[in-house]
Amino acid sequence: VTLYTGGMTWLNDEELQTWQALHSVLLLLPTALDRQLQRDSKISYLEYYVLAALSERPEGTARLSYLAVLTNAELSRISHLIARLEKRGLVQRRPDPTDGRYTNAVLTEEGLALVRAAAPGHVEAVRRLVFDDLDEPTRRTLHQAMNGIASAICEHGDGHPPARSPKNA
Amino acid sequence: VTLYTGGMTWLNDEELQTWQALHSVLLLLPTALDRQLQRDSKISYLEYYVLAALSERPEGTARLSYLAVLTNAELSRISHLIARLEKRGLVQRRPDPTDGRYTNAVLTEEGLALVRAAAPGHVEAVRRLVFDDLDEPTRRTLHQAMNGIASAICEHGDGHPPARSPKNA
DNA sequence: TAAGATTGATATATCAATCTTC
DNA sequence: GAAGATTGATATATCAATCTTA
Repeated sequence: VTLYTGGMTWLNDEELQTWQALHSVLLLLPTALDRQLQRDSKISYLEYYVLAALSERPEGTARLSYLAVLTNAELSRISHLIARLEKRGLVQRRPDPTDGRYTNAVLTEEGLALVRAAAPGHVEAVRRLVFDDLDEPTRRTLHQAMNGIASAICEHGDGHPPARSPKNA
Repeated sequence: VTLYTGGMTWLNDEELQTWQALHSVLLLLPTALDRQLQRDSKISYLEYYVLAALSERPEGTARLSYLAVLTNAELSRISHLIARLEKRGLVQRRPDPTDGRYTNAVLTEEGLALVRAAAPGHVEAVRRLVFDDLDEPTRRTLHQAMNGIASAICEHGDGHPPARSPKNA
């Protein structure tokens, strides 16, 4: 496994190895978490986070746009996702009485029961896959590093655009 | 943003914050890299890695199963992916003359040209998003941490199954 | 039979356009 | 008009079943 730049190397050896390790985790970890949740609770990683986020909100309620920001997902993705969850009876859609432009997702009894049932297994997976083998100082540095990368992406990354309407194209 | 365990907390505060940061990167970084490549070279992150891996092999050739292991993807995913690349003239499929069970993917001239053109932009994105803001010791620790997580997943994670054929279900 | 690969159906994500309410 | 949301078309991923060759 080398750098994949077609021969040219703009990362030095140490950077390259670090990047390969990070790259592996990027591909492996979401898949592993998805599988655990899908197998044990029939929901995806992202669905779990949406349901769990709702479970911690007053009335089990949040706007779709809030959920989109929270999960770093596009609004359209959340809208489709909520539609699926609604079809399964786990959430309800309700226009915000205050301002009709917003749509609230509201957790149902079934939805709450599902998150509660799913949480222990998920947290255990996170602990097992991420934390169990990391010592204190490594964790602290990991935290820093991740924050650094996250903010680099926010600053000059090609994140999804802030939901524009083009109107003329 | 809290732990999303429906009230119960099995991660302490420090772990929780670390997990949130990692979680963000898991969602943001692949998307950012995908976008850069898609915008500048019309290929996905995974497609890039497959083409680039081929570009570094003798004859630009590798077995599909090798590519699957290399990219941590399921074989079926690679097969579909190679089919798409083949349709675009970037690779060719060729049964292994040595052992007909294997299929080789062979990089074409066009494929090689595309990787070469795409590489600088991709490497620059990796540098900008991952490395520019990390100092030496942080990188070293990041490397360790990622290796730890990757091996934890390999050992007791729910990775994709090693390609069984059920035959009776 | 087993390993590698392919295929087709289904699920989910992405993109662009549109719709609604303020 | 602008922000939030929805929709439908397309792209890609996942899953289970099948096919091929050794």
